Order: sequence, then structure tokens, then C-alpha cells
Amino acid sequence: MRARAGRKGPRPAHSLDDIAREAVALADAQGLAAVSIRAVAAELGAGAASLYRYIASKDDLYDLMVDEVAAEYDLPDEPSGDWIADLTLVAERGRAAYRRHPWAGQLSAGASWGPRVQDYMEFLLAALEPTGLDIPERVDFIALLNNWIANFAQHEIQPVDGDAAAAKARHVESIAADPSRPHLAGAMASLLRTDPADAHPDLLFRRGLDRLFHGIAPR
Amino acid sequence: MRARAGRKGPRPAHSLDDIAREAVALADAQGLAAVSIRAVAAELGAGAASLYRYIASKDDLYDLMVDEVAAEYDLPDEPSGDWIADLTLVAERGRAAYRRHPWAGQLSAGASWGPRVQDYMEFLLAALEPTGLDIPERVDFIALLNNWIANFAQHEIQPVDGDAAAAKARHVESIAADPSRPHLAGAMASLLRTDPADAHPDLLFRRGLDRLFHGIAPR
DNA sequence: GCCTACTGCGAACGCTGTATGCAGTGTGCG
DNA sequence: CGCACACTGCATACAGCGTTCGCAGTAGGC
Repeated sequence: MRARAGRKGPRPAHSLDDIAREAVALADAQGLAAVSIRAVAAELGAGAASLYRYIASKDDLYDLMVDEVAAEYDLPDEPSGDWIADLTLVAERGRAAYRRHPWAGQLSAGASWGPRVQDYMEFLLAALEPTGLDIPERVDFIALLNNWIANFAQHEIQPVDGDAAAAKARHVESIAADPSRPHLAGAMASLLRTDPADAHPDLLFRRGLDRLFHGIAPR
Repeated sequence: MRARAGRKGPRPAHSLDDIAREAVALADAQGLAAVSIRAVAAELGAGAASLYRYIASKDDLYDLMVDEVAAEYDLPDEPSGDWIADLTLVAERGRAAYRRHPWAGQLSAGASWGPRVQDYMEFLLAALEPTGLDIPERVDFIALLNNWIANFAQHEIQPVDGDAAAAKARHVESIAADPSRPHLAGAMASLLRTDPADAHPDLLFRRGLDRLFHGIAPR
């Protein structure tokens, strides 16, 4: 969406896509905190200040990263008309994308929409037409779905070992051992027990999606 | 949860609650970005490094802030048994809290649970018992509900005027004027049209909650 | 062939979170 | 009673951050 400037002077040495790709690669490899202007510039073989010829701010860079990830959805031009199938497709693509880019959940909330995110929104708004939801409800539900998927993928992987993870584990164990909040203690204990990722995440994912579509009320 | 140290030496000049309160006030008044160690310390009339006698890191401070906000829920000791009523109560308290503290949504995702957050979890886990959901589903749904409420409250207030807001508005208008994505253009146009906050947010809130409980499938 | 819009970027500014070391304090113990 | 020492507050420093400024160099349009 940038205004292509007049075409005098030297050709830009990089492109927005280059920058976005490099930033995404950096975040994938070393976490979102490793994405600094200087680091991205260095990865491109450029000086730090040079990046500001392409982006206006760091938030701008974040927007580019989100749009880059949105490209991975690669959705069909038109929804099929079966809204459950359409949303399931989006959800599966999203789950895969968030597994590849766990940091994306933090950015997608506040980002302004690039062209690929707009394609994503367009598809989902159209896919939700058969539900009869009005526009604000659809927008609301899309955000809800997106958050749920990001959250699911986040907990699905949770690789980051180290001292912070150990502290977290000790914290969970202390909660599980605290009898003053029995429901919470039971929940933490059961989460600790079934940790080894055997819980068939595919099944959990489908079940969660079904709850989103049909609600949590007992049927 | 801090180990109360041996009681030699001078009394600490501040308390964790003081610190949390000051940090929350700062975030409320000037946004989350204004919460820096130095700023909080200055507000307390202390030196910057002094805060590290109370907290271990900035994330630790964030945890305190989240727990401080969680205290505002002030939930009953036991859920009533009517899970819809219980969840509605939590949702309304949450909505009020997130309206007072719009920044809390960004922190609540990654924070580790202090005692007040644990009380909140305990209540909700118990409240969800009548639904028959298993433990992981309940935890999942609680996160979903929390995200939805934070998101709702965020869009409900959106006060922050200035140049960033103006740029965002221009962006939305350009999307509304782009015919290549008709559903999205229609959605943005309709959002622009009904902007003046007349849309009875209470009604929207209740309707959204109902969708969470009963799903979005046409009935 | 020059004017000029453009690019890349070294250097600097003000800010951040955090580590270190030291002076001062007051309680518990000998 | 007095001293040892665990404890507090904090000045200072460090590395890194996002961002700005100004300048050198490049190349298309007239």
C-alpha cells in the first residue's frame, strides 16, 4: 500500500517482502524479542537506519510480518457455501501457521491489515454469510476464532525449555498441591498428569472448533 | 507468594500492592508503554534500582498488575450452580475491569497466576462443572471467554485520538472504497456508518455471550 | 550534462531493563 | 548492652533499543 515514489535515484536494494521474510525468519528462530531493527537490517546486510527507507516504524514492521504470515493461508477465491467446512479449512491453515510462527498471535491483535490479511478477512466474511450473523458479529467471531487458534497452537507446542519453563512448572506444581482451591488444584494436577502430548491434539482441535460452532451448552 | 525474608534490617518502604497499584494507575493514565521501571519507581518516590528489591523482572511487575486487576472481579466464594448466570457475572465484571484497564488484555495472556487470578480460575472451573466439559476444555474456554471480553471492551471504548487514530480511520475508509474485496468493503462501510456508539453495546455484549454459550450455528 | 529526487547509512539522542557495589539501618543474639 | 550481619535504598553503569539527522553517493529526466 506504499505510494511508489518517483523513480529517480538508485534502485532500492531491498523490497518489503525481503524485509518481512527476514523478520519472520528471525522471529521463528530466536523469538519475537530478537526482532530488532538492527538485527533485521544486519540480516539483510544493511545498516540499521536504512530500514527506515522502507518502513515507518517498528509497528509497521510488525504489520508486514503479520501480512507475511497471512499469505500462508492461501485460501480459495470463494468460500464453498458450507460454512462449517470453510471455517474448518481456515482453522486448519491457521493452526499450521501459528505452529510455524508462535509469536504471530501477539502481533495479530493490534496489527493493521495488509493485503493478505484483507484477503483472509474477505474469505471469512463471505464464508460466514450462511450463518445469518450480522456484520459486527462476524467481525467479532473472526477475532474470536483467530485468538482461539493462536492460543491452541501456542499450548500445543510449548517447547521453550530453560529456567523460565522450570519456574513455571514449579509454579503449576505448587498450585496443584494447594488444597485451598480444590478445582484449580485438580485441574493443574490433571494437566500435569496428561502432559506427554499423547492427548491427540487433532481430536482436541476438532472438538474445540465444534464448541465454537455449536456452543458449550450440554446437548 | 514471595518468601517473607528474615526480619532484620530496616522495614521495606513499600509493598507489592503499592507497586502494583502505582503501575496500574500509570498504565491507566498514560498507556502500558508508560509503565517503565523508572517511572513506577519515581511515582513511588523511590530510585529505579530500588524496585528490584521487590520484583525480579519487568514481567514480574506485569504479573502483579494482572493480579491487581483480577482483584476487581470480587467473585463470590462459590458459584451458584447456574452456569450461565455464573459466567454472565464473570463476564460483566470482566467487561468493567477491561474498560477501566484496556491494557490488561495484552498482559493477561502470558502472565503467571497470582493469588487473585487463581481465585478467578477456581470460581470459573467450578462454575463450568455443570456443563460437563472436561478439564482441558474448561481451561480452554476460560481463556477464550477472557480474550473475547478483553477484545469487546477494547473496541467498546477506543478513545485514543491523535494521528495514529486518524491514519487508522483513513485506512479503514480506503478498504471500504476498494471494490476488489466486496464483503470486506461492505463490512468496513457498515462499521463506519454505525460508528457513533449508539449500537447499544449492552445488547451486543449479551448477544455475543449467548453466541459463546450456544454457538453461532443458525437455530 | 547537470539538476535533483532518491538511496544507504554512520553517528548520535534519549530511553529502556537490569547488574553491581556500597552506604546506611535496625533486629536478634551473644 | 553492643555488635554482627541480614537487610534496605539507590547511584552508577552497561548494553541494547527505536528513531532522527545530515551527508555522501547514485542515476533518471529535462
